[in-house]
Amino acid sequence: MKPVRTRLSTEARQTEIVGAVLRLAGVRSPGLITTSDIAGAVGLSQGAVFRHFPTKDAIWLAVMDWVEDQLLTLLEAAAGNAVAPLPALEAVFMAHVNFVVAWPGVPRLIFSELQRADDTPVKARVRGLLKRYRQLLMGLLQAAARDELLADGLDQAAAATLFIGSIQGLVMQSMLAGTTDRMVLEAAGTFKLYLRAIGRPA
Amino acid sequence: MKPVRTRLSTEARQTEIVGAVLRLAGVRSPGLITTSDIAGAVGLSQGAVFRHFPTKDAIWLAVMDWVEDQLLTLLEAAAGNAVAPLPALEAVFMAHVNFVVAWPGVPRLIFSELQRADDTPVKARVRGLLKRYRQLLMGLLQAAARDELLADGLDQAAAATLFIGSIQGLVMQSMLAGTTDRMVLEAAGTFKLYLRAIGRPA
DNA sequence: ATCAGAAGTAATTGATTACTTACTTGCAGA
DNA sequence: TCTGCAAGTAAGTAATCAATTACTTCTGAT
Repeated sequence: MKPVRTRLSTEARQTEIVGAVLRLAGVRSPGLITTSDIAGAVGLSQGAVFRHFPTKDAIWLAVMDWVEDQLLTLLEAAAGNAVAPLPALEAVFMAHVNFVVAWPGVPRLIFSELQRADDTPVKARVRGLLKRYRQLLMGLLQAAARDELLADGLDQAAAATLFIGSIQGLVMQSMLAGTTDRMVLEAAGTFKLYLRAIGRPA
Repeated sequence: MKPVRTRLSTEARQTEIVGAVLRLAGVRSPGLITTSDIAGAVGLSQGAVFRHFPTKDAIWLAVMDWVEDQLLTLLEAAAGNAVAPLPALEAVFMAHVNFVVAWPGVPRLIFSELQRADDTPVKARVRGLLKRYRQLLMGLLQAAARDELLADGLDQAAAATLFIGSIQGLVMQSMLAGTTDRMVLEAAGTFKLYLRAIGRPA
């Protein structure tokens, strides 16, 4: 029998803690997650959490770093692998939805942080993430416009907002249903609608 | 000079308190609003709040009652005054956006409550509100389908989700901008996109 | 004008939370 | 094999919060 390693390096624990927060955020309000919850989820005492992060905020910052890195890498890869702007948008949409299904806590963390009145470093990180996301979308929309794939006079900013809103709507539906089971299925239908909203009429 | 009335009836205070919560939710995370905040906003001591509501949860319940009553009355009126299904959808959309501009705390309260893991009475109230909202939308969509105003084979459930998501997207944008100033303007553009998504191609 | 009851306060309570401290122990490198 | 240090614990601390309590005061109906 392999001996159960009781101690891990700070680096390994940080990764565990970030994962635990993501998992916890999937099933409860991010604002209600305590350091005790986190400690329990990784099998440590509450105080031990602070051996690996100086403050709770630092944990959230690390989580957002992970999200920005993972999500945007994924989305940019999805966009890059596509052969044309509209399939790229679809690939980004589905990649995002799949990411949300895998990590349902992520949109809740983002929304939760955006709601804050004060401008914390964490909130700034979230804003940066959404800015990069929007730029990715705007780039694809402009490419589509160059290829004359979009409706004449399309409001591209509104199109980007609607893109994100579409996913947000699916998130709300999954929160109402209490499960993300139908999300991928519904996402396909939603994206079809989105395409008709922005695409050149046939 | 009119004497400043120092005491008010419980009924009047309840109304004040509900209003204060709505205002506070417009500028900070609903989950972080304390009974002290509320007391300060209406000019009472913290303990006095509990002369008018038995618990904090009872306050949130009263707030959601107000929201359900105001919002749905408004939306149903907007729908009822319209001459046809698609103008009715537009009227509902704009009425909702105007309501959000007037009460930016409302979507945040709703989302905040939906995130809860446990099924509190407050959360149940929110679910009921959204269910009624969805039924209103589905009714209008079905009427539009009867009049052959919608795209063939339109996924009406997805169309309802997209409707709510569109507004949610606008809310996110306003949270990023820190103001609802441009919301009504952007809403018009967003609804144009939505109409193209669901409407019969010309 | 009176006064009972409702509306208010200030102080307190017990629970919870992020974070600290004093101490213990597993383990990698010599 | 030994040992310094990082990783861990358990118990605490100060702050914050919802709710309670003992007491005071305004006010409307008689």
